[in-house]
Amino acid sequence: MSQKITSRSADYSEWYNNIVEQAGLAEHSAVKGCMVIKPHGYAVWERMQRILDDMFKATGHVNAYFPLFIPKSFFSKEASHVEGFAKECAVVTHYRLKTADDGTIVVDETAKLEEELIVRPTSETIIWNTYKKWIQSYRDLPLLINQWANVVRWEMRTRLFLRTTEFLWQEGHTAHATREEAIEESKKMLDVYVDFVENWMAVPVIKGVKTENERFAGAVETYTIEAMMQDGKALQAGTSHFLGQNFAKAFDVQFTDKEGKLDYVWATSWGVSTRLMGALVMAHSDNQGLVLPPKLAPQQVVIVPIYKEVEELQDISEVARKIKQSLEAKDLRVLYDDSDKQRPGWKFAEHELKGVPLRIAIGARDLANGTVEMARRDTKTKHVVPIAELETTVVETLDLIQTNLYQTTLAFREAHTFTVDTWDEFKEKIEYGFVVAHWDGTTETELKIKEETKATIRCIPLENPQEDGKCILTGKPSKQRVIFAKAY
RNA sequence: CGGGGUAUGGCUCAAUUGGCUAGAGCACCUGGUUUGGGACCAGGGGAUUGUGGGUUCAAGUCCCACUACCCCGACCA
Repeated sequence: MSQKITSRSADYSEWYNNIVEQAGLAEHSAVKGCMVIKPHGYAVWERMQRILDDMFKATGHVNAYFPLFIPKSFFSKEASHVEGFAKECAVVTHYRLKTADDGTIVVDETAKLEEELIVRPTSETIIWNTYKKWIQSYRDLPLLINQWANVVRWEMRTRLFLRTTEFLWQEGHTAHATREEAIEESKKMLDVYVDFVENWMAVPVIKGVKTENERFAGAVETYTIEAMMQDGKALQAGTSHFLGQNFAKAFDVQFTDKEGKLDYVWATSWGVSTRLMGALVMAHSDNQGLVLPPKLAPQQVVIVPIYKEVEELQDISEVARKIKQSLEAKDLRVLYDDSDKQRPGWKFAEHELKGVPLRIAIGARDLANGTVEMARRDTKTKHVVPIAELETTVVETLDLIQTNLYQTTLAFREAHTFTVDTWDEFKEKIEYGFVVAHWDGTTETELKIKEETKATIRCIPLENPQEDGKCILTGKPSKQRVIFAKAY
């Protein structure tokens, strides 16, 4: 992994695509830029959804659903918002087809919409248009709502999970009586994302704020979590925005406070998407395929019987089913793969490709000894384990795998993060990972660095140590270091 | 929208200077032997070589146009 990002990026893409495809996560669809999420991929996404949803509920949020279509006039009410998204919007202009004289199906030009509908690239506008009706008084606040939805962004170039024309996500949209409370909310939800990505996905992230240039269109402040992929590139894993009163003003959402004074409400929005699936693949996979963290794996343990004759399978199955039961009693997700359509070696390889954290093989040899063979996906080590100790061993090993994945990913990031003080060193190290350097705080410098190196400021870390220094490019005074990287 | 590449059974690829009936592996079906790392043997089915045109006695192969996909850029909370 010491090769430069630039030289290995094509290979890395190929490697990534292979894993996504061979693990049965997703594939390109007939619709350009869109993907089909296959059953195994969707099973992982469903688990992510469930866990995140529980976290949102635990922090006081409720789910709701808003329309897929947004009238163009709503969309254009917030100036910087429309500017940020205008270039990537799918637009519905007609509502009917007809059969032409030559038998082909064509758009019925007489069925033109009076006002075009935008397929949502994000839902701030339609939601704030609705919130206007819901909020009158401080008693209606805070309003803490999340929606699970699909959105469409017509990007020029797409990659499975990381950037597709249509993608699945959740978007939280909250309204608050005070600025402080809204800022607190956006930081709180960022911490929820940190918790999820680090403790469930086993991917370490850096918390920070975006520079003005990288900020969400319409936000006052964008908080982000940034993760490092195995090619040294950064991936924005989640964002949480403090929207100030921008949308409240654009949609005229005012409330009466305790003193009877009228004021605009304060807003946040936050989201994570199926892009997290891409992060998961790129953070942990190896040349044998996907590696899933035990806490997210739809199947944490797979049991494979090894047998010659049917009678032998019956004996093995009896033991295997008992093991499955006892593990399931510990709330583990276990698959007993007793299909007779494939041989054991084939099953081993298949479950490895799919990322199942633990494999248990049981054959005649084990029946005689009262043991099983347990194989770890992350380290690819095998151990013979007495059945009597299996339950505890499995629980402990799954924990170990979860921790090991996080530690390995963290160690990789640390080994590919460089603190630099000269421009020459910057240009050299940026090809290998994250660079921590001083910056003069101007968008101009940021853009110049991007132009010369393709690297952007991923974030200004929260609780960043303050120190005097000189901007890596201009030499102007700087008070803190920021994180630069090439990004997905 | 630029630069590069690819297009041949379901998948991955082969086919000599243009030459005979377009081959192989994987997958699929049948039978048998197997089963502790993607089994083996025998047999079988499956292709208007991306589309359209041209050159030629003869085109998967050469020429032109078009289309689709992949990679690299441009673009991208």
